Amino acid sequence: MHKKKPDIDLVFRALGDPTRRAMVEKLSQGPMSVSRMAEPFDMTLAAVVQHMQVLEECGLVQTEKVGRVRSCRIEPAGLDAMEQWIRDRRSKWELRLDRLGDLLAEEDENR
Amino acid sequence: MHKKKPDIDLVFRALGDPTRRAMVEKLSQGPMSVSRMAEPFDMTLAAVVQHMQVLEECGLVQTEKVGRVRSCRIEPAGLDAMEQWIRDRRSKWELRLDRLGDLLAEEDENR
DNA sequence: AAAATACTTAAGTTTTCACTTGACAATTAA
DNA sequence: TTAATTGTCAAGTGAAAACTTAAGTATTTT
Repeated sequence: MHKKKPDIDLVFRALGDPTRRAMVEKLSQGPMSVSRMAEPFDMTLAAVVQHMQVLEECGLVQTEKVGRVRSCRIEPAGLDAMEQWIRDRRSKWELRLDRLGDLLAEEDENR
Repeated sequence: MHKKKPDIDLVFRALGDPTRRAMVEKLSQGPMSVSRMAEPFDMTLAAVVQHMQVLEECGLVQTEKVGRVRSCRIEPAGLDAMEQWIRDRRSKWELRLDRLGDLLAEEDENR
């Protein structure tokens, strides 16, 4: 049960798929088994398992098998990394606007 | 020049591709032309244009053609929607942990 | 006017991805 | 012990996505 360090590239790719996003939504209700996860989806269990593997490999989900049932739960660190990426972009962008604002202000003074 | 309301589904899908994510990173430095955008990438201009179209259709980027050059700039509203999604998941997840904490605390009292 | 620039468009190719099928293994229930 | 449940694995299918090629348009430069 080694926690995977979330890989931002894989996280973005994983959440690019609407089914996997829905799975994360479902899992944020609480941990559940693979077959319970599969219930609302119109696809085979095998397909759901494959999606779960993608989610696990990118570090968004952790699973543990007890007896014949595999329990899945959300691992929030992955989402953290993603949010951080967004914030970084935004702050860079805002910083640039600030500098632009300063320039305009200077121009204003020089009128 | 109608602003596209960012579609969360399209935004996630668009940023699932590492090239497009790199493009958004580049654009957060400031607006630039299509061919300038293309510089760091090892692909044809046509491919870059196609990526830009995806970014524009999902509302992450806006473009405007002046003369023969098309200028691209980031549209932060798209990222906002994405960040909101993440926050919603997380708050749901945290709320559940809180309730779980309460339950454990109650059990503690009853010992 | 001619050449270079900065795209644009359409069509084709290649690769990736989601999903299924079917056979199998392990665990639990009857 | 037999049957049902819960998942696992490997291989294959089909469609979407990324990317290229090639020819064309509009604009700017020389």
